[in-house]
Amino acid sequence: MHNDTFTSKLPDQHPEINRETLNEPQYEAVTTVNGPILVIAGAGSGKTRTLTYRVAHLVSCGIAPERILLLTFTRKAAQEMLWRAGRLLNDSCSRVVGGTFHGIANMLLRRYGSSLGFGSSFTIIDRADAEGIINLLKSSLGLTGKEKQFPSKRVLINMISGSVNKSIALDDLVLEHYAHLSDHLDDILTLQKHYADFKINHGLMDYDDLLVNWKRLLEEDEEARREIGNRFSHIMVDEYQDTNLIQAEIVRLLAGEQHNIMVVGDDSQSIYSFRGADFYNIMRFPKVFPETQIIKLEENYRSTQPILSLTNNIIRNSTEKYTKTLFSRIEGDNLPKLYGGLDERAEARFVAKKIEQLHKEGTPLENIAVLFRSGFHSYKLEVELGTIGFDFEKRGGQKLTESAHMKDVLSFLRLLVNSRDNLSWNRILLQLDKVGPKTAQKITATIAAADDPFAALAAYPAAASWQQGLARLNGLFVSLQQESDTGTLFELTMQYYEPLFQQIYRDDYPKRQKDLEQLKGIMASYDDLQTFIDDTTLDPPESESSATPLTDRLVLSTVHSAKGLEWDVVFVIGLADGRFPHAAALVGDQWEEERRLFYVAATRAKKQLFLCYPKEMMSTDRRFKRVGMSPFLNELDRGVYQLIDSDPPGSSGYATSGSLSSSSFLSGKRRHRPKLSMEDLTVGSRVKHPFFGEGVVKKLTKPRTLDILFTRHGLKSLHLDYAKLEIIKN
DNA sequence: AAGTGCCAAATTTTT
DNA sequence: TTTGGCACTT
Repeated sequence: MHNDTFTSKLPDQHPEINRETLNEPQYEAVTTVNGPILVIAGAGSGKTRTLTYRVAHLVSCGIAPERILLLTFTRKAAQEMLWRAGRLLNDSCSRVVGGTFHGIANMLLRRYGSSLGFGSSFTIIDRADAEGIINLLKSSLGLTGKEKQFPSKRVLINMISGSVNKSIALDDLVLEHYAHLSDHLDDILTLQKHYADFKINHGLMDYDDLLVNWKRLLEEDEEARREIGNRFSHIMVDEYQDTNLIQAEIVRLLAGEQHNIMVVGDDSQSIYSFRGADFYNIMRFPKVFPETQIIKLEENYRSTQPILSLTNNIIRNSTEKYTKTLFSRIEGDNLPKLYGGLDERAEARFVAKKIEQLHKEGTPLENIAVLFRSGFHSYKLEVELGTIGFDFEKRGGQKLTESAHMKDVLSFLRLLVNSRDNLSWNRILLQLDKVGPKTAQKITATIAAADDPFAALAAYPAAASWQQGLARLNGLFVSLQQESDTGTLFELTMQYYEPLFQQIYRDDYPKRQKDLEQLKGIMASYDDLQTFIDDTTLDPPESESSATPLTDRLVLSTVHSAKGLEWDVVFVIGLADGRFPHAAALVGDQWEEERRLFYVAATRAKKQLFLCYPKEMMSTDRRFKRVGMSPFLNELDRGVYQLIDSDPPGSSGYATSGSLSSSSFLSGKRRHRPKLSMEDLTVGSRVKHPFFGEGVVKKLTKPRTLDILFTRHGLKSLHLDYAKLEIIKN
């Protein structure tokens, strides 16, 4: 290749970037400047660091930093990477362009988008907005009703965005993946059509539109493509396994003819297929760019060998064949621990106590994380932590800007940058007393047809009962339109909104008020309203608790939100059947994705890993239900983890060894298992153990202790008080 | 047409 | 625990 111009050695003065700290393949990646590079690497192998090195190297070779485009999964990841690269090269990397696909799409569309027929005044809507529109359309099209089990708005928006991301027609998608809804196919298609029209008519763009239009821009606008191509000569993509088909196309188009492109990813960490991510993008990459150099990294720099043995064990059972066996040179004799609590509360208490203990022994709280499948799985733990008095930061779940009061305030501001945004109009009008859905819709329709929506609102013939409210609203807009300072805009809005706010949320407005205070702070740091609005949608600020300084705080997070991060000690909770894997995940692709999700969770741990599950859970109707442990735990080899029995012996009902298999307690009949005595058993009795399976009693050793030979697990010495034995035959 | 109160049902993950 | 639908009242 044309390497000659760029053979300069890496700068010696930078401690992080000499040959010793890089392993061989990474170094190769850094010094190969031309042509496509694909890095396939396992968890903890330093993929992201490799990208950083290359950025630093390119800059040191004289590539203008602003011509490097870095596409990462979260905006934070981009910031961090640029910061590190900048440190390597005395800050000359700060001009590198980095961000999420959606963020970059937004930037480019605002710059070049007019050629596609939409002006720069579009508003980005999030998932909740999309669901709101769907709901609105559902009722206006008369698609509700009991006799028709029409899919929920959440399922609908999943289907619509799924078909976009996978680039297949909606009817094919429904027939393939939502066959049980095929009766509603016509209605669903109608809805999709109306949804698309609604967005166009009201100047709204959802996450999918950003990508679709970016792709269109590159394909259809010759001039824009040339300009963008000139602007970015070197493209890099992190977490490539999480890209969808559209994103892969965008990457291909961006790479232009130079093919100066580098992507890194790990197929066993692909956990976003519900969003259209397709890890075959990685497999296809060498076909799209035939001169690709492939680099595989199998050494893990994060976790100890015992943790790696367990995580290797998890993906061993994966049906995909591209998985790797990672090895680590980091020593450690701490086996991952497995704990089964009686119920969720016991599980939460165990975790809280353990964290307290670790903290006393000197582990800072910020080096500990608790991970779970779904946002609400941590409720019980949050309560327990509260009683101990530990501060924590929760990630995942509902975002700050998704709460109703935040949307209310943002609606006013969104209208200032896009007065056609009828979703916001509707929201604001509904706040007025004596104005309900019907009236709001009428007003919105009138406004939408007018050239100047604000004037139309002022001229609208109001009924006497809400005339005053409307007048007040008009007054607000008159004063808002004369302002441009973001701080003042916020103040004015709050003056109007405050009384309504206290009325609408009279039960809990003090709590919500804190959020608004925080929004005020965030907003004041922006000069430009449009940027502020875009940012709050694309990268919502985290909720109130994370505003406090980041001192010694425990992290509670969904597994998805924990991606790419690491902690010394990691707890994975809620590893119960029906909870993790998620109950709706059927066998097949979805099942495999859940497994990879478990893999991602476990690989976050550097030194110590705890896997926990409740044996009993409350179901929706406040009844307790026995559950088994997650099938993914059942598959693990016995030797890769250690069972913990921290429950005091004698507290009946607490299993202290082994765990329940799903089948043995489903009947519920054995809830009050009579205690076995030695008289019940003799040498030769056949017994069944919930974990070890079937076995034969070989020897009665001490009082209440016996040796049993299990068919699958060999000879075990068990105590009658602890082991949950069932006599099959005496 | 708006507001209120009650009952039933649902409940993933995210840029 | 929260949300949505429905019937009933204002």
